[in-house]
Amino acid sequence: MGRKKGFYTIGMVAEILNIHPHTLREYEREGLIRPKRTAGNIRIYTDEDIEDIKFIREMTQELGVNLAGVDIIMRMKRQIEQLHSVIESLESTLRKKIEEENARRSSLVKKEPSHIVEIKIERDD
DNA sequence: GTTCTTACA
DNA sequence: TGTAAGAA
Repeated sequence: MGRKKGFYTIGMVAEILNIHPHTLREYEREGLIRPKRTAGNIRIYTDEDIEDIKFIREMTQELGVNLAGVDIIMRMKRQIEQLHSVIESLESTLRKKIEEENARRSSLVKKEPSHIVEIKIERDD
């Protein structure tokens, strides 16, 4: 089997995590993981996939969550990560805007106060 | 020999 | 989840 670093067949993953290949296929069937496939339709798992599988095991074994629940939790987890990056983006742009505004204000030239004067207008009607 | 799909306890 | 059959 042509082995490369960071990529594993279902048998390798099963041995590493001490679980049955069938269980891994079941996780995929439930939509929790999406391992790549070779041209020969063989599943290829990445380190990221393995981390996800570890998370799935924690949720199911230690917390008693079923696969459907884990699916929802993982979706939420990823969504939170997305929102977090959006917040960071907004924070940086806002910070930049504030700095720009402060720079603009401090560069303004101070001006003498103007006076209000009374004027008379003559009209011939 | 390994993996895939499907099926069943 | 574990096991197994049959095909690839």
